[in-house]
Amino acid sequence: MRDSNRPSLEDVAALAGVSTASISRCINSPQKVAEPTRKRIQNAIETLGYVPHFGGRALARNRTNTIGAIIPTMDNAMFASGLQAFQETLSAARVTLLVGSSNYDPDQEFDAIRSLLSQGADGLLLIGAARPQKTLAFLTQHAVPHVLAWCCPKTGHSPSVGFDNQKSGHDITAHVLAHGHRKLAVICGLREGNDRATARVLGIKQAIARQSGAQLLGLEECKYSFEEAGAAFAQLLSKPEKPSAVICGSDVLAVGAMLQAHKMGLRVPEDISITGFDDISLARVTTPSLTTVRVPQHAMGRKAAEVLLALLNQEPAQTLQHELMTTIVDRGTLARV
Amino acid sequence: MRDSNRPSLEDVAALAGVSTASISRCINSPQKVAEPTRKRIQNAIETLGYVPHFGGRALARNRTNTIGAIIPTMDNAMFASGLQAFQETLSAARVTLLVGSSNYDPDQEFDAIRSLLSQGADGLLLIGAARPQKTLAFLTQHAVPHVLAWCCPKTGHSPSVGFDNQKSGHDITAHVLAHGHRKLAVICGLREGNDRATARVLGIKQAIARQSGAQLLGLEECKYSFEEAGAAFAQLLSKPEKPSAVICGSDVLAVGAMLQAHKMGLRVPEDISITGFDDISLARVTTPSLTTVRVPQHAMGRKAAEVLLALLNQEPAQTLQHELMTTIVDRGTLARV
DNA sequence: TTGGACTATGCAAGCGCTTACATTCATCTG
DNA sequence: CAGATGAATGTAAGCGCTTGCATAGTCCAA
Repeated sequence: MRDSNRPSLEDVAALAGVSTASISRCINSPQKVAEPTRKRIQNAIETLGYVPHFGGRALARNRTNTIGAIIPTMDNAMFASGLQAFQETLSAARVTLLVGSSNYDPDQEFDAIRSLLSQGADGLLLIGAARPQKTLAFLTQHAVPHVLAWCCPKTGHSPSVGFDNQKSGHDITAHVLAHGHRKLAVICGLREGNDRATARVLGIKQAIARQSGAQLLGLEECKYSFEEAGAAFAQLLSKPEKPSAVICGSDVLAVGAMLQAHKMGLRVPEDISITGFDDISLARVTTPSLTTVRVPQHAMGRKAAEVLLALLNQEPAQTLQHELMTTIVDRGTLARV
Repeated sequence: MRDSNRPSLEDVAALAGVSTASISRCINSPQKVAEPTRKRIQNAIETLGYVPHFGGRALARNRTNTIGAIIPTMDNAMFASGLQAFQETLSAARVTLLVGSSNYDPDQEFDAIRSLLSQGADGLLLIGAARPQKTLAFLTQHAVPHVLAWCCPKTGHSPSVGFDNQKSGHDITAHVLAHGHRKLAVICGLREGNDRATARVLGIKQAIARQSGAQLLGLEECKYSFEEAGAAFAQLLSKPEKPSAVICGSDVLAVGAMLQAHKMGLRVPEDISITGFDDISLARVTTPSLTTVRVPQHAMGRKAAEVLLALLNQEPAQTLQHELMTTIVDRGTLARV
């Protein structure tokens, strides 16, 4: 927004009959300015409609009060409400949110990181822990304050706010096994570069390995869309030996599978059980509604913002890794066999 | 406080053995720099991991290459995919997205506008056309480049990219009427300050008025949540005279209504028909899936970004109002009577 | 009265970048 | 071959703001 007649500090100073320094002080630390002067300055600001120039301020202060978030996508609801909570918390602290998306692509993420930083982001919210060496080196080299969300890395020293994907994957699988299922199949997102998906599958496999008699009949990777998940489901059921339960790495996948099951004339859960992950609003809406893993998105978004703000204010951090708990939400897509 | 190890233009210049001006040129208009020099500079940039300082650039250029979007909420998926498309398009043009949310509250929207502008946003994306005089005056006074989305105002001279909410409301209602329904009820979002919701209801009422024998038995306003919509639905059906179809101003509302219908033992659409609006992913997932109005969110987001970018580049605009078409998606929640 | 302590304000040096203008040098033209 | 031309690069003046330090004014204790 460029007005060639946009008033500057100097204009205000002239009007109020003081120096620019006083104006600046009046804006940033009013108690340093005597009452009558302050009044005069405020008047001048008012009449000129003065608004500090962002660039000037950012340059002088070397800080923008802006935080960037890079999420895989806003297209599905997987991150939306976490992001909303994140934004609300920042906003309350007078910090603005910059958004970038990566499309689950490490290169795009790297670009987004550079881009947001070059846009002056003071800090960053990143999803997950796994990223190429190049990206990690960049973050280290530039000493970028950041927090990781949706994960809970045991290693590395980035602050994080999230949950244990592997444990949650294990839990839901154990839950399925406890319902008597022994022939399982899995649909998960593309695991390359996606540590959450990878960890969830790891947990699933682990739980299966621990249960004698249980077997993993098949595993399909696909993008987070109903269509691809449906195709993956069909693929899993095309084999001679059919699973009795399909564990999905995300609600979107699970719903895609359910839709496909319906098309194929299979009843859920009578003919086949399906479980999800995330507990986004979709999960409550299907018939039957989806048995899934509840991820505390809202709390995670808020906490991530708090941690990041504390980091920027150099507040001593007691904890580096904030682990939130997931819970299993038992609804209607898991049968007892 | 200075970030002492952040490389500046000067550092790069020293390493590459050229002046800062050349570096700047190399970054901003590479064709002005000879091939070998360019190579050398790029090397230097690479090895130092140089990233231009946002404040310095913004100050010198008086432009931030940042655009703000203020949307009611990201919590439900209503705006998510439009926002995603908006962001992608901006990103391709090397412009970054700032996000604010209004919670459907004009005062919060006003704050967000001020906040994003003071954060240096070059332009703004706003949802809907209705806003308080105060806000409009502010936009005018500061000559803020902006585009309105999700609406298609016949009056006013803000550029817009959207669709005719009233017409779409009319269309879906006419569609319901054409299925033989005569006793209708409506669930819509809180209309105060929400011109989209208001216009949709207007269209609905208009269509009903045009059909002899048709009557509107009730109208409930509520927030966009399953719970409130469910309560609204229950309320509508508690009256002695029951509607045969409930037209909802949003898929979220429609799904809330369906959930409630299910609880009440009503079959959709045999006992009662329900229609939605927006066609977010929820709509394909319910059983039966939702008959609704498809809003071209993705196209709208992309187009809005294009229009805004053109505006900022002072490109002459041929059209001010970009109207996109909605279509009715016939699925399973509308019965013939 | 006087010096010290304190407060309110001004002065001016940057912060890192862009860009108009100046300079250099190779290449061409008549 | 002198002079004109133009491409490549350098020089340096800001852009608007913050802030360390200097200065002026006020008050009080000795």
